[in-house]
Amino acid sequence: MRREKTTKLARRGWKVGTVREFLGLSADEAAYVELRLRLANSLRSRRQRMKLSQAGLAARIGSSQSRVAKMEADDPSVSIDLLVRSLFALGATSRDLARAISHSALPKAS
Amino acid sequence: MRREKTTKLARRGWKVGTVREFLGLSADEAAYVELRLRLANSLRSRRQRMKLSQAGLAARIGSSQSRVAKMEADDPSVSIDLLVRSLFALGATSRDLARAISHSALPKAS
DNA sequence: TGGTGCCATGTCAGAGCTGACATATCCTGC
DNA sequence: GCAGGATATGTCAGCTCTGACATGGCACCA
Repeated sequence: MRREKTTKLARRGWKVGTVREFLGLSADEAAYVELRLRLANSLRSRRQRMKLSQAGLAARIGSSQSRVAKMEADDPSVSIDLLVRSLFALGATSRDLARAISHSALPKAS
Repeated sequence: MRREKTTKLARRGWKVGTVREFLGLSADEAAYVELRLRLANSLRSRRQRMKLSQAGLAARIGSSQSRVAKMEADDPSVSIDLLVRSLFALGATSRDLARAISHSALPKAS
């Protein structure tokens, strides 16, 4: 489960991980990062549909605006646990999650 | 996101959480625990189908037998992150996860 | 009776995550 | 220009999760 030593400069984060992506990321690693991305995107769109600000959502889930921003930006310091709990807190159902995870296209990068 | 102060005796875990279930667990909390359960069950059945021992799976994902046991037992000390990564490591796809999450019935308790 | 493989449970040091705070960047309306 | 709201990014103390280890239970076979 490689937590990536990320050299001496030790900035914790993907950085290195995503570069890896170009150099070949194992199938399961790729699936994992993609899953995260989908949850993150799902969270943002759900929040926007509900016309909540990040601060609003934060209050709702007992967190802070900055953490919400990080969630939506798929910051490596955010766990799937938090993403999932936030989605549920916004009223998503298991089905919604399943949908987000399996088909929901990634918002066409670039 | 209530991390449950769980009184002074401080044993970390559901214990208190699951009792809560009977006394009313908010919808999102319920969805969360059920999701975990489904992933845990999914992991166990997938491992067994592959005829791997817990130790075998552990080796495969760079963890230990005890942690695998805890994952399958849905021990509160394991994160969804770990469950998901393990499932992917066993070759599950996003679709598989989605299926496990949404319909896959809980193995009929009791 | 002992041996072997498999699983469960407890504990812990160290790694990782979290909320909070500070600060910065963009818009939009004035 | 500039105030105000929303979002982004960095940092950190404290709490959570993790792999590893130890140990106990259970079934099976010799």
